[in-house]
Amino acid sequence: MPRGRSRDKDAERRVLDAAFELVGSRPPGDVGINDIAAAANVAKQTIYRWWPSRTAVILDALVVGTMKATPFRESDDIRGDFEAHLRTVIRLFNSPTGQIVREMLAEAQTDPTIAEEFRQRFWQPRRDLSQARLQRGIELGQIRDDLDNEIVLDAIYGPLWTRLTIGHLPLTSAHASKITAAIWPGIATT
Amino acid sequence: MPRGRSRDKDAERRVLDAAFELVGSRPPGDVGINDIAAAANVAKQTIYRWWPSRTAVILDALVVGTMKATPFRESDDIRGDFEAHLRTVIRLFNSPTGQIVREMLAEAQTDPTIAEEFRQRFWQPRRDLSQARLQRGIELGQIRDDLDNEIVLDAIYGPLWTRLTIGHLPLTSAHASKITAAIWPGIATT
DNA sequence: GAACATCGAGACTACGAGTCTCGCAGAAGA
DNA sequence: TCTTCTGCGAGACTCGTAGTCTCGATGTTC
Repeated sequence: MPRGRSRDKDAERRVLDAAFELVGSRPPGDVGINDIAAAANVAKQTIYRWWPSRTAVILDALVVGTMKATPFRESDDIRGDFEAHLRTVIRLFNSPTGQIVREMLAEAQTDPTIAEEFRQRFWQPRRDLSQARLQRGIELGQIRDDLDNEIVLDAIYGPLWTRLTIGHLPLTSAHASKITAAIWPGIATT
Repeated sequence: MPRGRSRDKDAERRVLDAAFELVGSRPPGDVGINDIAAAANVAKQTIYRWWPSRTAVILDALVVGTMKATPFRESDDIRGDFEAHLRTVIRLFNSPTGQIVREMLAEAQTDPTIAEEFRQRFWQPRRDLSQARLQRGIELGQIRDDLDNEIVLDAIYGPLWTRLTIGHLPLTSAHASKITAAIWPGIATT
């Protein structure tokens, strides 16, 4: 048993909730650590006792807040599974969460540590799911086995990430089927 | 004719050169406006007389410094043209310029004004070239005309932008052919 | 040569991330 | 119960950087 007063788990939750809610709803780059502390009814020092930086708090809020947000349907129709998954990702990107992802991505460009943590905790788990589904498609004989899987995944999800970060064109749920329509003939077995 | 002393064009050039060189070579997010001013032998005020913000300077340096960096080959082999273009973009992303693009992208996530200017001055001109080449491919009967062109371009270049911003995997010139190999069967006429 | 805009130099302001200090609140051990 | 230890809220504080202001000097037009 540790000695003194124990960590206030409720305060931790309030911090993550506040971070998620504020960053997701306010204009980009407009949420300071003071805002989070105030909204969570917590002292700034309490935040810095448990998180190394402002960015770490937001990343934590992102990961915890979207744990089960993009589940993968698992049927024998791999193309349908991917199309459904694309739709959930598109919904995620258009929700407040998309705003938080953008903010994290911005930080990641100038902070290698955050970049690595973002990849490990947010990107990779989802990537692994997609990878597994793709592999299943190969086993089922629905997808070519002579392609670079990583490139295939980049091609499928790249349009989503690009539109999120560049913002050159809107991202609607109609894109899910458009993307598979453009990609699938190239990666499906003939 | 304007009245007083005229603008020092050489100082302007020195500022853009210094910005390009510093941001491209130093660790991300490590270049302040003071560094640029010092390296260019220019007073800070001189910079702010002509540019509205630090970010605007860097964007200017990026646009001016890469004006002709990604030319498009124009042959009757559209797939070959795209593959060649992908290689030039990959080389650009792996050069110091890639570092500058990342820095601008980071700023764009939290500053809509910069985002818009980045799109208009850096993204769109290149996009237009790609779009035109794609259109030419359709006219030549080499590319399907029933797809959403914007999605096709996102699928082709998305992998590059995604690897640049996420950094989950390295980006080598070998990817150019891998990408076209994965995409082309889906978008080429049969 | 008068009027005017730019220049370099450097002091100054504004603001936000992260630190430090303090007095109080709970939890464990004697 | 009393001591000790650690977490807590509150708020002052440091520090770095973007952007502003001032000034004396320089070059350009009328």
